[in-house]
Amino acid sequence: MYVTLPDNFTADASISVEAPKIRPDASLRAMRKIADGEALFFEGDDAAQIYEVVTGVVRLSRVTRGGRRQVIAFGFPGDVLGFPVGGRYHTDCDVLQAGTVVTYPVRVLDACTDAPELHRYLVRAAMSELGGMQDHFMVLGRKCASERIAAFLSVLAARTGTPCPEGTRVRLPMFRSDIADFLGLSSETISRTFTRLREDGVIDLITTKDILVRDAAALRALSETEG
Amino acid sequence: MYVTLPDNFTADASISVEAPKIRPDASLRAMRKIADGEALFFEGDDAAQIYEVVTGVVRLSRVTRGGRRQVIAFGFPGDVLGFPVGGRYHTDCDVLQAGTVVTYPVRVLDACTDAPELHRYLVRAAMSELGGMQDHFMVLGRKCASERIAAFLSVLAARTGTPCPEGTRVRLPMFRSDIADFLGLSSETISRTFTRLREDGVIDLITTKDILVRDAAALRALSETEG
DNA sequence: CGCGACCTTGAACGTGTTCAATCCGTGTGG
DNA sequence: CCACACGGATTGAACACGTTCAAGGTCGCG
Repeated sequence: MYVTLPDNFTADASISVEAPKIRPDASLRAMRKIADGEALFFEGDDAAQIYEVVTGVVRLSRVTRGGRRQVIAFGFPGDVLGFPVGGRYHTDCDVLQAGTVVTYPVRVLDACTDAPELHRYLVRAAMSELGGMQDHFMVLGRKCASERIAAFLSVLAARTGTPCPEGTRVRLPMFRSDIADFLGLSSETISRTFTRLREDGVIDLITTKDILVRDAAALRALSETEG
Repeated sequence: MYVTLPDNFTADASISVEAPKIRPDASLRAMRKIADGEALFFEGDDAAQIYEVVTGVVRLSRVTRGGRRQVIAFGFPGDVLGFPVGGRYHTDCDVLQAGTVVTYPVRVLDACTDAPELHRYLVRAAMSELGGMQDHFMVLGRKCASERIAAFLSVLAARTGTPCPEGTRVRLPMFRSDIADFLGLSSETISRTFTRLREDGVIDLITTKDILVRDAAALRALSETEG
């Protein structure tokens, strides 16, 4: 999942996790637990399986020779990841929050004879991925720091938040540096902007990894300053 | 095509246009001319066709409500684009340089019964697209202006350049502002950096849309300053 | 020849980074 | 149970990179 704010974003409900309910061909699905910190795969590995996150959270990232890191995406429940490029994984994948995944053999994506329904499902998931990545390009290319962070929190709240009387409770299972590397910023800027949002009454920092979104509308407005 | 520099970039040859030769099921392919400036589709349109650029160049872009634009990709010969997200196109697509495209009905991507070979071909193309976009995230998130521009020119030279005695001749069929919106920079920065590269003897500006890469190795080195 | 669109160049400004110090929370050992 | 230590988060101040705004310059086309 590319935690991004679609341009046509108007209400929380519009960020539906459109994960289709159909998960057919049970014989080709294998469920498996994933432990905190575990690496599911590395960039360059032969891609044997495609993963679907059921519970927990994973991180997709790439590191340059120079050591600079880019977090490509966070994988939340419902997200499908590990699509092969030329038969190989194209990113590293680590577990941020323990949970469970379902794995499908890559050949399902290649051949459509074995399990046509599942094949379709994975192709659709790949298309969604493409769309999500295109959204994220807007964030990386054309938004300022506060907009990026507001967009990030806004989507996270809509997708994974739990409503409560004062607003929406959101768990951040990643470090500040992960958010920074996802949004193309420094971790200091993430901290500073969080503080600012707290001072402005938009969010509350309950712990470093648990926030309360008090004013979702304000967050959404901040995610693209009119210009 | 996402004009990006893979991390494992070591030689020009490594940026192969891996466009498979197989373009089967001729009955489902329709060839068509595209004129300069023509819009092939807009964001939100019902996706009827998937396009493969044969000759010419197209531009995929998105515009925010605020008017900020992000060029998602440039489509060069061999690139497949127009993958639907939820049945709709997710970007605008305009022609930068007249040429020809092949179109495939989207249902080929949906159903794999009609034309299994072609279906596979398109799925592969989509996976390549995913990989290319991930590469571009590195550029947008973690490279400085000169690195972005060097990476851009480096890939362009490798993919579309024509060798000549003094180096590699590269045509830039887009405006400075397109390059800027693709790389998340301003057009002034593109200009300034081009000038700098010329002063350093790395490139030559023959016309504004035709450059000569004199020192491809230097360009490649500049695309990721060791750090 | 002249207009308009695009490109280039310059100077001032602003945003986000960098570097460094401090704070906080959690887990560990005394 | 408390002191300490460690990793991560926060805060501050100086700096740098790229943007913005504005003024020419150049190219292509009528």
